[in-house]
Amino acid sequence: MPEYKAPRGTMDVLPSESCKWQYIEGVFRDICASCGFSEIRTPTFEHTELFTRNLGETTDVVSKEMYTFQTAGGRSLTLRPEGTAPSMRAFVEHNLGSALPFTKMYYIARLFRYERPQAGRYREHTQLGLECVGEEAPQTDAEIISIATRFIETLGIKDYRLKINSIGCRVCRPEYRKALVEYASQKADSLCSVCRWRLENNPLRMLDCKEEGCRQALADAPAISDCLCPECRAHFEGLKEGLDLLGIKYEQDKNLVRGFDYYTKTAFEIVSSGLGAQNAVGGGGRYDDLIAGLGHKPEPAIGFGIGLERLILTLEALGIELPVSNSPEVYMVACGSGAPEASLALASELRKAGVRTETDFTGRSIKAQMKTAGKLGARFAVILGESETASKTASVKDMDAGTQEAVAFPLLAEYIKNKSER
RNA sequence: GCGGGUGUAGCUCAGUUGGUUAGAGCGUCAGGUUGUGGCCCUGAAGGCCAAGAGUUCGAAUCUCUUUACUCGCCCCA
Repeated sequence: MPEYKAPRGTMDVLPSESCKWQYIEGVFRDICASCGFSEIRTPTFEHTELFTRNLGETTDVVSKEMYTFQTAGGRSLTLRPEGTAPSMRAFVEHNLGSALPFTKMYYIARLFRYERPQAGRYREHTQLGLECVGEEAPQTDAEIISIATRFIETLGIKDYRLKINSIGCRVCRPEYRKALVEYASQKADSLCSVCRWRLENNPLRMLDCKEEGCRQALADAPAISDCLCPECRAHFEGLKEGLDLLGIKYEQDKNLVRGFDYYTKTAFEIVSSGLGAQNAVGGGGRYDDLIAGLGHKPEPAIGFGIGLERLILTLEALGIELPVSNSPEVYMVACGSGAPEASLALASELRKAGVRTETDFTGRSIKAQMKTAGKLGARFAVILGESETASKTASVKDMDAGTQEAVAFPLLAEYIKNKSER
């Protein structure tokens, strides 16, 4: 047994796996760029108050899942548990809104939450997210959602569901909240203990309680979508119209509420099979009051986050192969005196010419080296034995065809380039 | 924070009602006559059976504790 293990809830991305991560991140970056989003990179930790004041004191994340620590100077810092508040902190701090009427940014960030690890749930995980500040039109919401769905479809996931809801704004939500509390209070006896606490502190969260008793008790509770103010109602209708226009299928889920208090109006989630209990691969929503809460002039904004680890689990569960490979084009087989030196020099030339080349200085037999070349899926094996080294002519074997040709050292790079382009 | 499951070679797992030198497949390494991968064959290396305590003549196997991992509740990505 290894003496040291990665801490609970963390994972190593091994060399054989990292190409998947890079590919997915690349697809995300390309799509973001095509939509006018630029990357923002914020610190791994922030002042604790950024999260406690803006995510909601009663949320699980703030109340019990944050990695908070004291600096030597006595300040309280917290490893970021989500990406939106830090991005908006940066937006406000650098007054990004002054340059253009809207600000579009994306991030690939590792987030930290002290939770019990489980399938698809880690203490450190990666989110691919983006934020759009400055636009309040429902078309923006539809566009943001379409970026998320286009992204996961590009990866090959067709089997997903998009759930949407509107959770109102500061005008209509208090009224809805009152109506919900009134309704639920009559059924308080059949609610679970957590929901009885929520009834007092965060009633909307009762809606997505999984307890059967609570579900039944609240099955006929007033739905927030029926209690929206005219503005929110129009916005929600505009969103659905926009999604229809884009041909994006969605289902309205009146019980969809999100885990942070800053959300307003649009809330959405993308769920997929193959993830067990953690079936949300991504989610997001509008947060029109967050920026004002950070001391800036009010700005409407919307964003989403997608869990990279969950995405990979989903791809695996669905049997989707990504177009990635670690295979070299050329495997240099070096055997005999003078061969390692020749291999070293030739590989350098090949690499400068843009050929992905692997060297083998193990000194094993040609047979053994060929075996490795085959296993790595090399397109060509360049064999440097005694005679090749002496005559300065490599034997180049096409691994698929099984054919072999003699190529003078100075012509090797060009030969490989010509061959591999076809 | 609360439940359930599982820890045997690098990986996936067998190990019969407790019985002597701990097994397979895959992988690794080396061979199957001159210097050539995939298929096949042979051989080798590699395990304090998670850790500790207990029961027993005897424990990988039974009991307890610890620990790690894992799945679910909760929450979220």
